[in-house]
Amino acid sequence: MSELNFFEKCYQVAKQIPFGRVTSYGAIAKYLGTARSARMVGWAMNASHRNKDIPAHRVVNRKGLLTGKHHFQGGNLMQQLLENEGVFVVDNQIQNFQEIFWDPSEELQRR
DNA sequence: ATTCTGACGTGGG
DNA sequence: CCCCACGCCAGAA
Repeated sequence: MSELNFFEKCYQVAKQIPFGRVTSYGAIAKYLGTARSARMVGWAMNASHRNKDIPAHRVVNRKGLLTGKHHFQGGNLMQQLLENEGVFVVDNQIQNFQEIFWDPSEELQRR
């Protein structure tokens, strides 16, 4: 229930991001109810890489920019993963970001 | 306990 | 469109 830690909540939402779709930290934060703490989502994602298999590459900032790319292995692993899903990325910027954007608060019903 | 940081967001200029 | 400053809160040192 709501007893889940903030980190686990972020993981639950991230796992439900559809293939080829992306979302923003703020969208997840808003869905979790901590809209003012969008940063915390990113922080949780940082820890996710060592906890469970979380598609953190599908989570970007509101600009659709791969801000966390630097935290992935190599230098462009995040972009590679996105392109592998059919997401076009140029200069760390998702092209059709608004089109493939997936808002948990809108498309995903409660959890 | 205090202090700083950070994969962000919003607002104002 | 871009750039700057502030808020926000959990975790690490």
